[in-house]
Amino acid sequence: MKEVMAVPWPKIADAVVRRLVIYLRVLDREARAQERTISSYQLAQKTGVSPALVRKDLAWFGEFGTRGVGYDVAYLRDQLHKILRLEQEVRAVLVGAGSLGIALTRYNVRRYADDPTFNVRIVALFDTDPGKIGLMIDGIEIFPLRLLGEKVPELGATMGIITVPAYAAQQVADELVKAGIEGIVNFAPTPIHVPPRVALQTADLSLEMQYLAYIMMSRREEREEASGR
Amino acid sequence: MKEVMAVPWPKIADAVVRRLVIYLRVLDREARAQERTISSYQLAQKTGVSPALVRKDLAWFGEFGTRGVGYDVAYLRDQLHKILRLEQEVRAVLVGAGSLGIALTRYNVRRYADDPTFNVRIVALFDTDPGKIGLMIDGIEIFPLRLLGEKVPELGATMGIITVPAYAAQQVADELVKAGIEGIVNFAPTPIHVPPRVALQTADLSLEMQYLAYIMMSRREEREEASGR
DNA sequence: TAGATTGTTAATCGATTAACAATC
DNA sequence: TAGATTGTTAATCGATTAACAATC
Repeated sequence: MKEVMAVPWPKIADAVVRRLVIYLRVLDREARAQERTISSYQLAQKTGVSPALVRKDLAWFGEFGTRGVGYDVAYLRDQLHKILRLEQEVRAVLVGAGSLGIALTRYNVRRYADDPTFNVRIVALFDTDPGKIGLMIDGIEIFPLRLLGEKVPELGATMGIITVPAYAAQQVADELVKAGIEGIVNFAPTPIHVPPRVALQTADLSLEMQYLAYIMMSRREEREEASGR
Repeated sequence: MKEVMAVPWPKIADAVVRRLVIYLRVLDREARAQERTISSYQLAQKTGVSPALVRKDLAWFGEFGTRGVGYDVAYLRDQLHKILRLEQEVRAVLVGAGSLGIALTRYNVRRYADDPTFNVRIVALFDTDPGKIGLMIDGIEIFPLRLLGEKVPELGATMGIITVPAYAAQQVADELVKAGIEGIVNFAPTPIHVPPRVALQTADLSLEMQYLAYIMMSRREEREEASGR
């Protein structure tokens, strides 16, 4: 008989969690398309990972599949939903109502309404520009930054999203931490420091582009090597 | 005597390249602040990686430092600039002039003008909405999507940026590939498939948020375990 | 039953860290 | 010289792949 564990699921590697989110999206789409079962090969093909890795990722949490058949789409979707705690809404405040901040907000409002696998909800925006205070973006109000410490607990926000210029990012991060935020997504193109109890995720859009540019350049050189000389 | 290599630098792991970009940004900032030298410890601290890894990453390309002293800030900056091929501008077209596309364009125009370590330049936008055609975003024109195949070679664009809704992403990717694009950044929240000769980078903003939400949730549970029971 | 596909183990691969001799 | 810090090697760690027995 297996020992009853204190923690419902094992602590899972970062990379695995990211893939689970991607699997779930595909499963959700397949379920809408009335698909009943899906094999690790099909799921792998649709998500761009290997079949063996799909099976290994899923096996961390139990035996979800049927040998010779595959995985039941709806069942696996529901299980991943549970594993990823998607029934729990996570409320976020966004600091920096510039064009990126507003774009993210618009996107978030639509996404939260449309996609049952998406559980992050932006509930307030903050900015220092007096001209922006009080404006509504798709129903979400822009508050002055000085109200951050008061609004965060009032709204029950636990996530902070930083979309201010690089020079202001660290200061905003400090204020989010002071306000009691548990996790931060940083869209500013600069590393920020937060205490270890605060989870930090960097989403540096320009980094992705520069990185891709580098890969393109080195591939081009390879091709030139191969053909030219 | 060492053999002269056909390729100027070794082929370098993905993760290393990403860190080099981050080192470079810090070095650029330090150089502006008149810093002369920087140790692997300092560079590590400012970028959030370990000192040993900083040294190992840099050692791939030669001996840039001085034992007992550290790295010359300006020299290392210039070397990384060369390694990352930043003297070469990479021109990009962006498809999907919605709020995210417009935000990225604004951001890109400013960044390209201000930051000498940034070499990706958006040169045209594309959309299918007739109401948007002909509009200018910070000096960049919005063209109808059907002109993509003609404009890409005309403008010398080699990178494509996808900011359309998920359902349209694959079709847009196909058209970018047909137009001769060498690399794609996909901001749509769905995996896309491209031929192996095309470099692909996924920048799924909602994935970052969901992933952070998961981490926050599991940490919270850990804390509750630790204290509560 | 035969064919298909999972769950799982062992092998491989790659990336990071630790340690330290070299040397400024 | 003594102290500091690099460049580099070996050890460790972790993640992915390959392979296959289990089993539907």
